[in-house]
Amino acid sequence: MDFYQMTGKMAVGSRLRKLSDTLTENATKVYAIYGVDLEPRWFPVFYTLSKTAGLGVTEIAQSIGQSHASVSQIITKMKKKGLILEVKDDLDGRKSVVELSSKGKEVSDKLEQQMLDVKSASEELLSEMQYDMWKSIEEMEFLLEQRSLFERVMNKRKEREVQKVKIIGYSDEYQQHFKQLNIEWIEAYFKVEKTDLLYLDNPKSYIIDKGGYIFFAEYEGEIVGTCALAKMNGDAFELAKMGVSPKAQGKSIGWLLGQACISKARELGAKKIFLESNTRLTPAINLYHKLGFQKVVGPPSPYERANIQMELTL
Amino acid sequence: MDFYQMTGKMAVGSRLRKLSDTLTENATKVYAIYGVDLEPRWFPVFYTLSKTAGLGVTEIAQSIGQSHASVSQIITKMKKKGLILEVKDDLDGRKSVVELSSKGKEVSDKLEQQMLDVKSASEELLSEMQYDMWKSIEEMEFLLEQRSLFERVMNKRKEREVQKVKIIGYSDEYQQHFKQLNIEWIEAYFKVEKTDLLYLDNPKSYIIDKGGYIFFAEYEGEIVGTCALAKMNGDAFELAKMGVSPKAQGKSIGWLLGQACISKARELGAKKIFLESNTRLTPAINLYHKLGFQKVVGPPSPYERANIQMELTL
DNA sequence: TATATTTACGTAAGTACTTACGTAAATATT
DNA sequence: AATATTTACGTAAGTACTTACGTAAATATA
Repeated sequence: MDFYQMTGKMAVGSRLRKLSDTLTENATKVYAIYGVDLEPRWFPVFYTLSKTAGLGVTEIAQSIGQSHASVSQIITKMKKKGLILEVKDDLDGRKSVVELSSKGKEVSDKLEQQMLDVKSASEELLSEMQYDMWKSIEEMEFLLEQRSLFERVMNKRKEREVQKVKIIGYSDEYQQHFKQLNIEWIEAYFKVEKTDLLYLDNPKSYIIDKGGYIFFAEYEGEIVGTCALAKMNGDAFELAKMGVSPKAQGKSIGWLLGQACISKARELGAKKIFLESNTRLTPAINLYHKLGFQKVVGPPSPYERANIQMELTL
Repeated sequence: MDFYQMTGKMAVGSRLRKLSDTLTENATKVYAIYGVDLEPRWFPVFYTLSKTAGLGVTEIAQSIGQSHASVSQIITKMKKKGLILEVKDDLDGRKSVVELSSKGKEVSDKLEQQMLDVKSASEELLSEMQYDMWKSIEEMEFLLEQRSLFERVMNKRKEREVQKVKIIGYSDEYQQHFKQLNIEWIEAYFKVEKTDLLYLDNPKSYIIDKGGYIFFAEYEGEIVGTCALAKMNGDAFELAKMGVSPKAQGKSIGWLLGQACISKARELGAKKIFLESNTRLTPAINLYHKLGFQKVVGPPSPYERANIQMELTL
């Protein structure tokens, strides 16, 4: 069984399964000894019925956390053994209400003893433990409810992906990417305006040379995102022309670009950063919000599509 | 799912299973996301092969703790997907050695990333826990190896059964039981001797009236065991005529009767207890040993079957 | 009141294992 | 060298669930 050693803690699931299998196996042996003519897998149904007589198939299924189909099959087999009586519900013609037969009740008494023994053996086992398994289970159930393993794995993936993203500054060779990445999203949602082309075709003269900055995100040797930080009058900057390639979504690239802009502005002693966007671009608005931007009402925009303005005070 | 609440700690097994199911389910979702064309249940085989190429079916099966049949089925399916190459072993015509194909190796690389994420997510989850699940698992595995749940349940059962046994003193109405219980085992192993009948037919005059005692074990309203403590000369007693009904075996009845005799002798200020038996009666000899009796060589016995003598110094 | 939806249940088929069995090759025993 | 046992593997069948589907009754909607 070196597999579990090889995979280490990755295999908590498998290891838990093995443990529970061992316990189940032992429980099966217990049944055999006590001479109770009851298959172990019938136990949940049987036990439920011994506590509450007159339940429907679906009710039992819900109570024990199995499908109604499974319960239906089990009940058929238990009826054959004469452990169970099935009555039609008077009120509801669909329902078949089920209860223990007198033979079933006899078995139930025998089982009571067995359960006491299993219970105290389990409790003893748990009490012998230095590391509290019961609380461990409870805690793990709680933690997984808060954030499932799936979510956790996804987070780890993101963390790893983010590591691979490099934020770099402007150089002329990237000008086409600057244009391309922005045209892509503008055309998808709106139409390209004159002002857009002015900036996209001449980033050097219209942004960089005027004291602004343009950042690019490189992922696996490819430019997959960009964002501009344009100098406004006074000690303010404008964050604009953020574009991330759809195939690179979900890697926090927008956030990384935004952060790059913000820290550059801070470094330059700016007091605030301004931006314009459109409320149709929900993910973008959410991102700006996460970056700390707040909605403001500013001067009229040169862009037709702009219907929201935001600001971040540094 | 009130079932698990109803059964309480008895259901550690089921609860562990549920937890491991949750984790497995999540792992399956992870596979889907990473776009690896590999069914989760193939993973152990796949992983093993990615670490060691050129293994036989049985070797893999042992390594991952499944049956060779299961591995054989999995390998057939993986071959169909082109993930695996099968070569006949030159040295051993029965063996079919298996390794990852080039496509399999590609998948393996993809998988490497996924495994890293799952691994660190699992480790993070475990590290967040106040109650150390990993150590809990290890500890429980260890404890169950020492003494399985089955053994523990059996012990509990015995404890409970012992509670139901009542040791009572002699009265004439029990005389027939005294005889019957002893005749039973004597006839099974040896033959009834004259001396036997002397005592069995007249316990009152030969044992009680001479300052001896006879104890009976009552279980569920029935007399299921007996044992005599006969007065010898001086301050010694003889333990004799111990008989336990076969259907009441395994309830420590012999031990309880022995203890009753010993404490009575002690109460009477006796210095030692003597007994005679036969080495063929292994369980009896073991019991005497457990009660503290040691082998001695005493005076010749009136019984033919006696081939061992034991003594307990009080 | 007619029609659609929901609910309760059973049956069939699928899944992912297992055990059981058969075959062929290798190894041990006589 | 002949025979018996062990080993490696595949296939079949069984198990204990599941999902999918169909039917009938109950309930909601038009």
